[in-house]
Amino acid sequence: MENNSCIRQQADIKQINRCKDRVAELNGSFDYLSNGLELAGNNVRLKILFLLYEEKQLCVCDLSDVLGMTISAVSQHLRKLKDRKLIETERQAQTIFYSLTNEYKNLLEPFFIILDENKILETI
Amino acid sequence: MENNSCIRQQADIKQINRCKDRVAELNGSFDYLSNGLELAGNNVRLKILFLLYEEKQLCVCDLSDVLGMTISAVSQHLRKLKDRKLIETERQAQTIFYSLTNEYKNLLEPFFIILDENKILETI
DNA sequence: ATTGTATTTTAGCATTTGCTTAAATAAACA
DNA sequence: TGTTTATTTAAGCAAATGCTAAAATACAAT
Repeated sequence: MENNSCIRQQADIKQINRCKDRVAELNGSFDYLSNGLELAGNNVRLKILFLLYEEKQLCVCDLSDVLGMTISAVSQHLRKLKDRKLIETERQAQTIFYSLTNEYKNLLEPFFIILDENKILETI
Repeated sequence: MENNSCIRQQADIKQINRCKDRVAELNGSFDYLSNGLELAGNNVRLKILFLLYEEKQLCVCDLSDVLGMTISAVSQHLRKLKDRKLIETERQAQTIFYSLTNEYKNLLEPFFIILDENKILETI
């Protein structure tokens, strides 16, 4: 981009530089966080993550049944969540059970708690 | 979808029904939450939201400068955030300042705090 | 070995996203 | 009034998303 931004006129240069430093400093955290939020931001996947939080573990077909979606469609969401380390698998005979990884369980817990208490629509 | 899901064999029907009830009960909250997370899940927008959290208010060109992006590109992100009520505007002379709405400031605060403390990469 | 059960993977497709470039508003000021 | 400053909007496009339908694995049980 050309640097003809309007900023040059009467911007708070100190503020701008403070922001730039902050963004540079926290860059890794932004990546990590948006990795998680991008996936949690999908309505279906948010439900999957929440259900795994509440039930500890579920298989594709459980989720397919609960969500009223094709097993294939759910499986593709699970794959995405697994690829990006939000969930992990454990095989029990023919069934593959999915569960939240500890990292993301902790990260998303504030939301799950709000959801659990169904407080969202009142607290705002 | 046809209901030929594998579920019928040895699934925990009680569990499935509990999950179904939960999803139905919390449906509005899921919508509200994924509306916010979908937007916060974009790397650029997460930075915008965080910067607004820290600096209280910023204009497009500030953000354009900080993020090293076109004013137009930033403006389009801001529009999206505003349309979905994550942020609001206040005009001061020629400059339009953006700030977080209270609702979403509260909702996203747990993340901002973690980011602020730059704890993400250690706490997991 | 063969069949059944549980699940993933692939290909295809319509829709959405995020950017660029260029044109259009909106208010301030000379 | 016209010009400058700050910002948005529109058109276009490549890439990503989320689904369906069909084919492919993987393991269990007979």
